[in-house]
Amino acid sequence: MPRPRASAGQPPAVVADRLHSAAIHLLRALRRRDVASGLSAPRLSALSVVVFGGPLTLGALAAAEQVRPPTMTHLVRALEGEGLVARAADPVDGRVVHVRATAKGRDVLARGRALRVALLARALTRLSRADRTTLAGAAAIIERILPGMQ
Amino acid sequence: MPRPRASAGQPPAVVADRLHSAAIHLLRALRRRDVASGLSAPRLSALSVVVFGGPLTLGALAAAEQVRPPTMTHLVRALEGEGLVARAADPVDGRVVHVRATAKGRDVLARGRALRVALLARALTRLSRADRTTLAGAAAIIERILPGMQ
DNA sequence: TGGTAATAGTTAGCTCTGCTAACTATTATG
DNA sequence: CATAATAGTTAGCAGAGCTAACTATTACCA
Repeated sequence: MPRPRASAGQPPAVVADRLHSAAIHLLRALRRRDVASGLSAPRLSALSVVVFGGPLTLGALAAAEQVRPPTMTHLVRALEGEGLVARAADPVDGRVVHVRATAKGRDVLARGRALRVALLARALTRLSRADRTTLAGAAAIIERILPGMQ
Repeated sequence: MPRPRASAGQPPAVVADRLHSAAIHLLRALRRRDVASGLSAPRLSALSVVVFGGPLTLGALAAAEQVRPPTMTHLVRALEGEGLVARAADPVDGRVVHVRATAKGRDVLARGRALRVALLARALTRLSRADRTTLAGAAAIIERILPGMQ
């Protein structure tokens, strides 16, 4: 990728390219900590949604995590197998499955997520407050524009 | 995750957590475009390093991409199979394998990468220049701190 | 009311990515 | 020259994600 002049406005394509690379590399670096927390990135992410998003259907969870239902079935089964979430049948609609977090799930999320981001958090500690603000702002912008990207 | 007051300095753990989520969701959103470009994220990323980082050994490529040698062997084989990179034996050291991009590789990178980030780039187009600057800055910060994170 | 259509999940089967362990081949070293 | 170190590869595994096809349930409507 050609480097634009620092003073120039960043062309969207260049910014997109760099964000993309940064996201790939960031996740690869963090993935190593999965072993420590015992949860992979997708599982941790799904568990997080369940814990903070309250009980929700499998389909809603799949939509929130932007994966297909079969993928979420698989993830939920794994989480259920570890006792981190529980299924519950809908009292009215027999097709629907509700997923809720268990106490253990909330516990593991807190620990695992902390472990997982600890490495990154430690690195961030060494940054200036301005840099941290930039990163936080970027994360917010990304989450804001993602829904409209489909 | 608790939301800190907007005016407060962002605690590293919170920023780390948000960055993590944003990276996961961003990549999931972009992955859909892989089909369009014909290259997956890891292949595109590796090809990018080869194209812009000149010929380099398989080991160096693995290190640059932060994966283990067997993983890179596999990626290179796939890229080689599509005629995007080529292997070359080292004239002096018989153990070493040099990987270089082919003309087709450079071509496909330009097109594929463009396609892949086009969706994101289009979304970025709708942002303010300030937001784009924030994102570009964040990407730079991330790439800067990653090597020290091991 | 009863048959068809739509919806929610699951199962089956595939690809890709990534790992570790174990191996080969080559080079360096004591 | 024998041994150790290095560079890659092979083998075999698990996880994540997909599509297609299936089951079970609910909704609709003629």
